[in-house]
Amino acid sequence: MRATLRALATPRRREILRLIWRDERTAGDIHRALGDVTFGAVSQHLKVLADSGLVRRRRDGRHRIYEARQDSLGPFRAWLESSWDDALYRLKLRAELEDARRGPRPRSRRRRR
Amino acid sequence: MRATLRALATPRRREILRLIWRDERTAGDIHRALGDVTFGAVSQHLKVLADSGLVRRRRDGRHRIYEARQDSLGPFRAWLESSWDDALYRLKLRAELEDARRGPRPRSRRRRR
DNA sequence: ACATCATTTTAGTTATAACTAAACTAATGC
DNA sequence: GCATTAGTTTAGTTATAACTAAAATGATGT
Repeated sequence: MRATLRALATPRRREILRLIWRDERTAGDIHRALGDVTFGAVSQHLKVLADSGLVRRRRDGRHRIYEARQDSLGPFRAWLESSWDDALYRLKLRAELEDARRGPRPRSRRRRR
Repeated sequence: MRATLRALATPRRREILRLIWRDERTAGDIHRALGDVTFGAVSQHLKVLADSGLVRRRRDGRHRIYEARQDSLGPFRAWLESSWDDALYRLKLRAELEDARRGPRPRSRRRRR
């Protein structure tokens, strides 16, 4: 697949992938499940995942439904699933996200436009 | 392993990994084989690879010898090797590196110190 | 057409990553 | 100790990535 590794390299996208691993969900569902990130950011991550072929998307009225393409993951599939089986997964994820979230946090000021 | 995906996510580090896949090499060898990047940058990549457990390093006089730890790659091993079997690999790599190299290219000016 | 809801896209900010040049460290040989 | 060679680390630059807020798109319902 296209840029599989890049797409998988961030904890946020792996979290999203996990959310839609078994059951498909709408973009809004995913956004609500994540909780600490804007809708826009989620949509951008979904685009990256879709472009890399890791998720499939379809329209349903005014919703977009996302679903993981488990088959497209090849050897990574086992790796991902095993990481999720880990009882400590949630904890690890929290920590990793906390780290990553030293990213753009407090907003400074708005711009004209 | 620690941050396997992050370490593997860049073409440069995958290229390095490939160079030391079958036979170990010194840092200098790797640097010369790459050709278009400074020694410092190579050393930094080697550090990332070592920290993530993907390569093993040992001292030999004033040399440092690096060797891929194929076993540490788990499911990624097959993926990497298959990507290298591809006859188009070198070409793909070039293109990907060209892309990545829209990164820090022309130097601007030096700093005091 | 207009309002509303769901989502995507855009513009801008901050942190991070890949890099260069130069300083530093370490082993070897004189 | 000093010079040389090999490699690492540091400081600074540029590009990229993850994010926010707001604008834009698109489907549905009136």
